[in-house]
Amino acid sequence: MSQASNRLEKRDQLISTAFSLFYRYGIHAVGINQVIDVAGVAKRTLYHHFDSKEALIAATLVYRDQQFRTWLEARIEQAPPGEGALLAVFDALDDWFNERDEAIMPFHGCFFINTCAEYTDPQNVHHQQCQTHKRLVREMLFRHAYQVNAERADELSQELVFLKEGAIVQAHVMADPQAALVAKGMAKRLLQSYAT
Amino acid sequence: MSQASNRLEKRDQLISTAFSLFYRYGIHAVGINQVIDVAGVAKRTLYHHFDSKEALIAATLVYRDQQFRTWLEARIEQAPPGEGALLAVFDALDDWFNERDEAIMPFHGCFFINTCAEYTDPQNVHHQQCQTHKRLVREMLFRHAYQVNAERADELSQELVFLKEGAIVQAHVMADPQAALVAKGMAKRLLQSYAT
DNA sequence: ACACAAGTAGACAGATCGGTATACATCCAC
DNA sequence: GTGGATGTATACCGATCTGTCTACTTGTGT
Repeated sequence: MSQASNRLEKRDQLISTAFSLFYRYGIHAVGINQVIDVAGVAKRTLYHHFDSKEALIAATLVYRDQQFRTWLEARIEQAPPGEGALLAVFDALDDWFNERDEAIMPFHGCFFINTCAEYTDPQNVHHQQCQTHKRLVREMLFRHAYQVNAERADELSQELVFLKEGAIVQAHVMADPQAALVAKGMAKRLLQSYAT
Repeated sequence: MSQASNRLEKRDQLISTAFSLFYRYGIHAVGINQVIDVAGVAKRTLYHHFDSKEALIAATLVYRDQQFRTWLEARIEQAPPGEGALLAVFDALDDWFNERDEAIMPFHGCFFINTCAEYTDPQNVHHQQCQTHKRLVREMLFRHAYQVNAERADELSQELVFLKEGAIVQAHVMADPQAALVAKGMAKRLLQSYAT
């Protein structure tokens, strides 16, 4: 094992461990000692890679943003372009909620919604990272909405975002395994009304 | 000041103070000492009324559930029955998000969604209190949806819940003041498709 | 060969956590 | 008028928090 790969490994171990714990138990509920114990890494090593817990939090948000969008993008591109792609979003959500896709397991709600719940002030640096993530996902939907209805792609992607967020909350809070399918039904009718 | 009224006052002061702090900063981020300092009450008094922080959390959830549903019910009943009542929900949300209604100010997202973000396990006792709240709100919508389309009131109220949750998340995470109006537009089209 | 970057274990600091204990004041009901 | 419920203030408990520190090991590049 080379030094360089070890360096990256430890850093990534810390981020992925921190993410898993933060995601499951919430950020404030998880201490630095718990992170290093689970990651199997010395405290000194954590503070070598990150200035503070805040920096580690920021890194987990970047990590999850990348992971989530990569996953969703891949799921969407397996579907036919346009309407098919947009409906594929809800099939992807369905697999996420019901933990049928290893790439995105487990499901404990949206990490970014959850983080905003702990940092409610929109000026907070972590809250703003969450806004950035949501903006990037919206842009992804926009690109596909543009194929369906170029003129009204902004509206359409916005409304699909509402259905997506509603589904995530319903799936998590109510532990409703059907949430994505209900949202998909709504999306189908929405897409009909946008069909050119 | 009588003993009885004092008794209730202190207990209620603690609950309403705890709610405000939990709502703004998150539950895990707020300590018992902060609650008693802001409430202006001795620690002994808190532990006289509540066995533990957990018990105080449970009480704030009951308090907010009551407050929120009373508020929403009142807002809905000012509108004409049926479709008007259901659309009034989104006008109410609009006032909530933009802090135009003193009875429900301030806005930091949905306390119950936020609480589920800190207690992600659906088996957790606080998470289940949140489910109960959401179920009761859904029942409120169901009663009015029943006036619009008795046969499909279940579906309709379910879909309106999705729009409501989507709007709350969008308003909070993205600090989007328009969220309720977007959802209202979607609800209007939804109601058209359910019109008998 | 040696300097340096990255790692280890673990003690420690100072603050804060939830919760308990002590000692005393107030007020109402019986 | 006394007992019990409710309140005050404050000290204290053991645990845990984030973050620092010492002392040592390991592997790489020059």
